[in-house]
Amino acid sequence: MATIKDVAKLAGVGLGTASRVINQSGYVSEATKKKVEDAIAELGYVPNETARAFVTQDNRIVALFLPSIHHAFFSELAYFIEDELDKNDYKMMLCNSSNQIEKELSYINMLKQNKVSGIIGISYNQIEKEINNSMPIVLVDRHIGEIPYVSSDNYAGGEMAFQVLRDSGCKQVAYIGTYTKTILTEVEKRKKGFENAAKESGLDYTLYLEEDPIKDQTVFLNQFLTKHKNVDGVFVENDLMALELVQLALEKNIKVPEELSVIGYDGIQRYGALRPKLSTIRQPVEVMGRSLVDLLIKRINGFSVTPAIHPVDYLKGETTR
Amino acid sequence: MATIKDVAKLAGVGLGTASRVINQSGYVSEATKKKVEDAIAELGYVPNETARAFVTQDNRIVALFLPSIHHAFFSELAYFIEDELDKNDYKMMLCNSSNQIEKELSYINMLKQNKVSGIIGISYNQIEKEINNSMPIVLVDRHIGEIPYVSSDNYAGGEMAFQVLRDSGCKQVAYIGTYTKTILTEVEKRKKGFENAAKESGLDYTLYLEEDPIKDQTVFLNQFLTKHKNVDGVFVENDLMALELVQLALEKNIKVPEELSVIGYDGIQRYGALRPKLSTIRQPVEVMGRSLVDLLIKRINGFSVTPAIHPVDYLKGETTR
DNA sequence: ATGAAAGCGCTAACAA
DNA sequence: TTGTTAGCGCTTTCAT
Repeated sequence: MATIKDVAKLAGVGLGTASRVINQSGYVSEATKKKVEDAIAELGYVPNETARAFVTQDNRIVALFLPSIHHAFFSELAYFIEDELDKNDYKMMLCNSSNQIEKELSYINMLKQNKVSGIIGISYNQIEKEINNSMPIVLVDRHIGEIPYVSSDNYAGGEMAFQVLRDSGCKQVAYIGTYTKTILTEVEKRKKGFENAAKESGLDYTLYLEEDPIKDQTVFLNQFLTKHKNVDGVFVENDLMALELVQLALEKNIKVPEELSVIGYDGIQRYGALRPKLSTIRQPVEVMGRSLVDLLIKRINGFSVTPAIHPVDYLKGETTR
Repeated sequence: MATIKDVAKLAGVGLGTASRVINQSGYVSEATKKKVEDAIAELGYVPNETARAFVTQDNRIVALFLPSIHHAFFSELAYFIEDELDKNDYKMMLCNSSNQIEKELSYINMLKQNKVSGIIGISYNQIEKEINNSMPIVLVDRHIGEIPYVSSDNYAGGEMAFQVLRDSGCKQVAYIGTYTKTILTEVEKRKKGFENAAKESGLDYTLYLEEDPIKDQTVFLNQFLTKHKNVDGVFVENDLMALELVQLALEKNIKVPEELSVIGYDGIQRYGALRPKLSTIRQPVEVMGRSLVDLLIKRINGFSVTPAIHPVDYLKGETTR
């Protein structure tokens, strides 16, 4: 493997000069530039990125940790994050934390080890003590200290879901979702927005919750259908759960949306081809992904940033009237 | 940030000694070991991984490039690859190539730049000229020169799909899929297996193909349903397409599986909750993911390896009789 | 068993 | 505009 030294020697110039033309920094005359470029071509020289990262203390790698890439919303988000990082000449390292705090911490540790320049994290663990405001970290749906975060407007989404159900004539609505005892995420606001809107309107509502992670989602949802036969409109925490609820309802010969309206949250594109098409509150995944990268890069470069909360919209499918 | 130099100084030992206890290499007396460990604890020393990677010429990062993580089968595969890499103390860099050859080549280039130790690639481009047998690369479903690859037993899968359709009484079967003019992938063997089995049995069969990438899958599938009303059993190249075919058939009031049996390929777990449940030829995704990592690590360490072809099985759902 | 020193390939500060 | 040089933090000989 040819090194920059070989290039300099062959071109008959100094090390620094060779470095300058390679990095297009500083002044170099056209003549010497040509000489160096020829030498590079002749040797097939490729800069050693590891050496470069070592000396500049910046490797242009960003870590993304999330519960599991094996989940439609996350993989969609990861797609856009990678795309935006690539545009900014960063590489993306991916870690399925499986919600294990050790794995998340090991990535946070990589920041100290200089192995990554920054982190985008989706975490439902108590990582408060391990991170601080000076680290280049951006979180999704999670508000910890001054760490910047990105989320969709969960509260407005909850309100919106309620409005849709009420406007379509539902008399008895419910929210189905999860909660955690240990941490507080922005996701809870979906429930709050829904609940407050319901209270305000005076309509009867039910909260059907189970602690995350749910052991058996099918059992959980079937139980809901059995216990709450009077409910005619449901807002479900996420699309995947909503989709299963719809299927289970249909199996029980409950007509959707005639007898039961269902709204999900996320707006996962991939499910668009499925029938019945789910009505949902759509998060602007692409915007969120790019926004995360934007904020993170600013943090890496030492700028301070503020959280970004992105508006959601209602995507009507076939599961609401 | 404390360096190994600080550690050595505080512990009152030489640089090399400090390095030895950190890496648990060479001989160190218990006494000095303790001194160094104390110093590390006191300083909160963390090794700079970039420096380490630089000097050892090995950064323990593996790149995975695939068309898009935003695709169920790939994200499932990526999940297991990451998991297995993590067990072997490697990190995974992820790249959505979007089938752009430039992006794939830029990753291959990272091998030369020392930015990654190896590559796992899913590529449908002509990258033959850019890679060679000495590079630590493993491919999925693609046989190029002596580059090792991993795939499911596509040929057997095709045969299996045919047998299922025939055994359930189908009289007129078809294969629906894509083809490429420029390259040859193992995926084509799904069609070959199916076709040969059909020929052998003497049953009438149709091949319904379009060049990849398909512009509008819905149009493509609807056209099939319109043109081939006599077909009563279909093997579709992948689950996603099969799933859409089922939905489109149902919309046209074609009864599945009574009037039309459908079998997909992949066996994506996440779709298991959807109804009707798709019958499919399942690839052992987890085994394949771990196998990819296993082969790659052997390559990185200079061992030669042979391709791994993994058996598939038939997963009966509700779309076949 | 341990310390000193060389060197990995590169960038950047400095001098010329 | 260019060449020289000093590190970056670490591992690894090589003496001792």
